[in-house]
Parts: sequence; C-alpha cells; structure tokens
Amino acid sequence: MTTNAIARTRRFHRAVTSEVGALDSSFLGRGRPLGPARVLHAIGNGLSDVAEIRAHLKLDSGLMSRLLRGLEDEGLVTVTASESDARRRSACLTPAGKAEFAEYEALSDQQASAILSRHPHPEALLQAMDLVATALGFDRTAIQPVPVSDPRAQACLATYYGELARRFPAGFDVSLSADPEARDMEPPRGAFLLAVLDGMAIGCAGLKGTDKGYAEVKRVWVAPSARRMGLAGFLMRAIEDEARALGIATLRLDTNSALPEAVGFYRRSGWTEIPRFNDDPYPDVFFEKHL
Amino acid sequence: MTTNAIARTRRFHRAVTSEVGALDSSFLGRGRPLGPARVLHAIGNGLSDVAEIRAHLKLDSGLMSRLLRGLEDEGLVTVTASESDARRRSACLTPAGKAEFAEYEALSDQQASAILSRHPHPEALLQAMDLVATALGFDRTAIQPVPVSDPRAQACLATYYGELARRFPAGFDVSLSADPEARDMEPPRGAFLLAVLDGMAIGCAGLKGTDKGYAEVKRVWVAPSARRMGLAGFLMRAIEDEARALGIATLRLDTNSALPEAVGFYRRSGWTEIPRFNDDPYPDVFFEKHL
DNA sequence: CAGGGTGCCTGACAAAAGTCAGGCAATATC
DNA sequence: GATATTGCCTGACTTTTGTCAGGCACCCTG
Repeated sequence: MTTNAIARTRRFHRAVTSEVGALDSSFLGRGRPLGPARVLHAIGNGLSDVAEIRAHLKLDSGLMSRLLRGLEDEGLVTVTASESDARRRSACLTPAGKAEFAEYEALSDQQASAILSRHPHPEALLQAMDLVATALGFDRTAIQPVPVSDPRAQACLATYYGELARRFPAGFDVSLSADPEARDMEPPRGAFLLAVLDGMAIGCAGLKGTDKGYAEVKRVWVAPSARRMGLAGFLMRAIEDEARALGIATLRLDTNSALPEAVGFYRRSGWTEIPRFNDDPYPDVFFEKHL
Repeated sequence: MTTNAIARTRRFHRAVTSEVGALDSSFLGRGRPLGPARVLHAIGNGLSDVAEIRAHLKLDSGLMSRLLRGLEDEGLVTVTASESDARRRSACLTPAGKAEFAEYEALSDQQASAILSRHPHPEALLQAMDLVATALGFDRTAIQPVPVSDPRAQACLATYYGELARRFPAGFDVSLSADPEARDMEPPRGAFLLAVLDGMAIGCAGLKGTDKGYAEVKRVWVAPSARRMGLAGFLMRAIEDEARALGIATLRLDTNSALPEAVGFYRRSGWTEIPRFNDDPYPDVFFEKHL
C-alpha cells in the first residue's frame, strides 16, 4: 500500500466527514436533536418493532424508551403492544409524524439533488459513489429472498437485460428468450434472491422450478460497483441452499460465451458443461450441477 | 434529476455515514471524547492559533477553553501567549502530545489501508474516492501560492508530465523541454499556485518570469477528478492577478494540439493565437494575452 | 400454575457538549 | 490617555446522550 494511496483515502474521509456535517443538517434541520430524528427516520423507513429499532440504531433500552416517549408527546408516533406478543411494542407514525418524516425526506432529497446538479458529469459521479459505497460496506451485504415483482428485483433485471443487449453481438430481447413465469421463481417452485447493501440491490439470482427433474439458475447478475468481490459466489451458494431446502437435487443453467467471466466462474465453482438442453436462441454454453 | 439518481446519492450518504461511525472509532479509539480528540488533531495538523482552531472546529470560546485546559492537564499541549498579540494564544504539542497524535494518525492510516486492501481494484476505488471527494467539497477549494519545491507541487508536476507522456504522440521528456528555473516561478519574478481541497492538491499553474518583456504561463494542470468544473478558469484568473500584482503586462503560453481541451479553453478565455515564440520541441500552439 | 426468561419502562446518575453573561488583560482608535 | 474592541477565560447553567439497577407485565416451559 503506497503512502499516496493512504493519503488519498484519508483525504476522502476528511471530505466526506465534513459533508456528513451537512448531511446532519438534513437530520438536524428541523430543530430536533439527532436521537429523536434517527428514531423517527427508522420508523418512517418501515421499522416498527421497538426492539428492532433499538438493535438497528444501537440504542440502550432506557434511552430508546425516552426517545419514543418524546416523539409520542410531540404527537408524531403512537406505540402499541404487538399483537403476537404483548411484551413487544410496535411504533407507528401518526399523520403528523408522516408529514414530519416527509419533510426530512425532502431535505435529504434536496441535498442529494444539489450535489448531483452542480456536477458536470452526474452519471460518472453516481458510478463513483456506487463503487465507494459498495467498497465501504460490502461486509454488510444481506442476501434475501424477494418476489420477482419487487421493484428492486425489476430494476436489477432491467439493468441485466440492458447489459446483455450491449454485450451480445446480436443484442438481446427478453421477449424472445425463455422468460420464466414469475411463479416459477417463487416458493414452492423456485426462488428469487436479492443482494442488498444499504438499501440498494447490488446483485440478484433466480431459481426457476421446472417439471423436468431439475431446476434452472437464471438471471445471475452483479452490479458493476460490486464486481470481483465474490458476490456471485455468495449468491450461488445461497441459491444452492434454497434449492436444497426445496428438495431440488439437480441444477442447470445456460449462459453465453460473450460473457467469459460468467463461463469461467461456473467452470471454477463445480459446474459441469453439458450439451444444449433447451432451444432458447441466446445461450450457447450449458452447465449442470448435482447438489 | 431522476429519482433513481437521488436514491443512489442517498444510498451513498447512508453508506458513508455508517462508515464515518467507524472513522470516529479512530477518533474515539484512544479513550478520549470526541471534543478533545478533534482539538488534538487540529493542533497536530499545524493549527496553533487558538482562534483559528475554534473557527475551524466551530467551537464556542468557552468550550474551546475548557478542552484546551483538559489537554494541558493531560500534559499533551502547552498554550502560550502569541508573540505578536498577547491577547491571542497559541497551542503547541508537547512530546507526549506528539506521540499521542501519532497514535491517532496510525489508527487512521490503518483504517484507510484496510479499506483499500480488501478491494479487488484499489486504483479504481481511489479514483472514485477522489471524484466524490472533489465533487462534495469543490466550493472549499483554496488557491494558494507555494514554492515549486513544495512536495504537493512536485506531485502535481509529476502527474502532469506523466499525462503529457501518454498523450503526446512522441511522448514527453521534461529534460528536453524548457523547464523553468524554480526561482523564475517564485516571487518576485513569478509565482506557482496550487489549488488545494481537503489537503490534497487538485490543480496547479505556474507564472514564469522572463527578461523579454512578458511572463509565461506554464504547467497549468487540473486533476482528473476536478475536470470540467471550472477550476482551470479559477487558476488562470488567479495567475493573472499574480501577474498584475508583479507589474507584468503581457502573458504568453505554449501548448500542444494533442491537448484540444486546453487549446479550446485558451481560445475561449481571451487569449490570442500568435506565432511560435520559442524553440521548445513539444509545443505547436502559442498564445498571448495583454492584461 | 410456578418459575424463569423476555421486553419495555422508570428513576437515578454521569459524562459530554453546548450556551451565555460577565470579567480581565492586551490592543486598537480616536 | 480615555474609550472601545478583541481574545480568551471562568462560572453557572441546560440539553443531549449514555448507563445501570430494579420493576412490572407478559410469555414459555414443564
């Protein structure tokens, strides 16, 4: 590691730390201390179980209790006993709370938009921010099953198709390909997994159930910002676990020699090349793996 | 501004904010509260004037006074009256303070190095961090005169020469070019300006005095992360101000048609193309400007 | 239904950070 | 040389955040 590289990294930290002061302005800009603002933000983002919020924000139980009380006194949240377990409590925004949350969101959006709009090349800046964010937090990546209809899943697939269209010599039109029915990629026939980091999907993989004695792995994609970090391996291991849990013993997949990094990855990770097993126009390489 | 772009920017903020928690671990990792640690850090980085530190850290005068007293009690700093103005005070690290500061530096270096070393492509990550840091803080850019021997100036020049070597069809060897004597680019004959952001040089420009009735503008360079943001314009205006202050009425410069963005920039900003005025082997376009 | 565990609340503190009014000495201004 | 200003200090606060022990209601287990 050169001294220069460390100096540049630390310069980045300095820049970002002072910018986080400005970011806090979107947290502090409404005359509320950081603690209550963070709790409000967490609730607004869908966390309701008090214990979950506490774990997420790493707050002491006593402090959490008082912060919630404060928000209740302001009329922003209501706290009720959870239905399934009356010891647990569940927080939820009142209409006033929702309005207040929306104001915080607007502040954050404004700030994000300000940064982007004063830059001469926003797309390059976004790509750089994605790369940095993924590098900083990669360990926090969570792999979770979602319905294919989840908007984040759809966004991944759209990017994936766009990339195939650019990389296949003849382009790519998903409607000509054997597009799996959504319910083939949902339990109990299959699964669709999303790799999520800081709320953004950075990869996906589908498991498509068939009636032919095997399941197919489809739509394995990793965001450019997360490549070469081993995410495909995590996704494939998770897909194999899903398959085992569904009682599937054989997996197949197809890919294209225009994607050499994918072909190499499957070769390296225990897949065996087999003859063509479908008549999809796009793939030209076929693999199988027994679990 | 698309919604997606804002979401990506905000995701970056989230990622970086939680990483700043980790950064604070390098500030808090030595059992000292944030306040005193920040003051120690500021003094270690060369700030000594108490009022300057206060302005930089945005601290109340009372709080600042107490923090300094705490560091004095720990034996880490000594505070003395300033020589020029006995109302002002000046803080300076004791040997123990220097050792403590070095420990903080080591923690920060370790953290920077950890981020880089776990990434598959550190140079790409560094470039992304540079781009983001420059975008976030561009308004804070300071243009300051330095001796050409300043290590930051030398680093800029080395990068500049490297870039010329890549872009000139026949390469670039500074020893074959008319490399100005250092003292031609220092007062009273000339100047060398550095654009500094968060402690890192992101651009430079030299003013080389001659005995021929004009001064030359040399070594105008902007870091890749800061291009297209108008920095060259700021630098040139500052160079012109320096020239006027030195009583110089005519500026000349040479450049190369392999650098079309530079040629275009000079054409747009009031320079007149003139015939070749030197026998340097590299340039093929020549400009003049009267102040 | 007794006993142990869990989730949240309360009270009592303590540390850290921030605020404000006044005070003192040095300096600038007229 | 009187007067105002500046830079820092001190004391006396408040707010925010964090910590800890105990308590109560609820849940699970046998």
